[in-house]
Amino acid sequence: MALERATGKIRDCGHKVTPQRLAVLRAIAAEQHQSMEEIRGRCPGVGMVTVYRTLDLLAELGLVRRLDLGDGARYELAEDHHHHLICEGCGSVTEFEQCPVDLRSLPRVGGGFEVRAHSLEVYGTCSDCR
Amino acid sequence: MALERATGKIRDCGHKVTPQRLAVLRAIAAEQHQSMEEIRGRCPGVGMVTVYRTLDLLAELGLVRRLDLGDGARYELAEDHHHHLICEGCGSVTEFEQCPVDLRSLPRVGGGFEVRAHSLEVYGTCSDCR
DNA sequence: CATATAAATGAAAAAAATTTTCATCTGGAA
DNA sequence: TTCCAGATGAAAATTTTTTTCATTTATATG
Repeated sequence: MALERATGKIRDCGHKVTPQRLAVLRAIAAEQHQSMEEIRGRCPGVGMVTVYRTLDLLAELGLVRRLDLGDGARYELAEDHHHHLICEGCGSVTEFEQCPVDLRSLPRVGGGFEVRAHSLEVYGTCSDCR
Repeated sequence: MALERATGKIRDCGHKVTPQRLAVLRAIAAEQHQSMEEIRGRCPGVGMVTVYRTLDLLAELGLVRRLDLGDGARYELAEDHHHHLICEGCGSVTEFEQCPVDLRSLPRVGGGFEVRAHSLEVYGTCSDCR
């Protein structure tokens, strides 16, 4: 389970595993690219400041990634790869699984850059908006 | 030139081409993924509110894209494709040209989604941070 | 070329988002 | 258990973004 990996990482890096941090982790794991508001809604008992701080910590540990695709800040589990479909008409963001990225074809991209993950955003118009 | 295409689009959509908008467009064109602060620095004569409104307009017209890769909101020309290398150590963002994405391999991604552009973020560790 | 007018601008104020401060509390090592 | 560095929460401060409204201006039209 991803939760155990996360709590292990937190402890390994000298931080405490608190109920608040667990609550935020569970909230994040519940759904990808949630807004601050959605995450907060999933941990009613946790103060706003703590949510901010926890997300900062998780991002620093490489467990969570913060990104804004035009509709405000959103957070997602920092999985190896991640693919979004973004409609420029209605702003909806959906995910897809099949990976159309082949980084092997990049000969020494960036001169010694060590790749760990990637995120692809495909922009266009969804079927509803056409 | 991209400026002419942009001003044409602005006029075509019933908006006015003002000196302020031209200044913001030139600022944006000067460099990719700039922060609000940097853009404002490049158009000293333009009020902050106008910069915000202009960026909103340009985003709405599909000329500019707003995105946040973890270090605050940034803006970039909405080119067809765009590839970033993001170091999780120091947060540096650099660009690369060669496109490792092949969307043809996605059979009808998202059921009728019409693709217009894409943006790829590759996360990892830069040579300096290793 | 003049002018009418809808749209655009800027300054100030308001609202929203995020961070800091500081007193209190607690996970987990010893 | 006890201890204490690290974590939390409430309030305040700061930063970022949006709204309001009086004034100005690009541009379509006569």
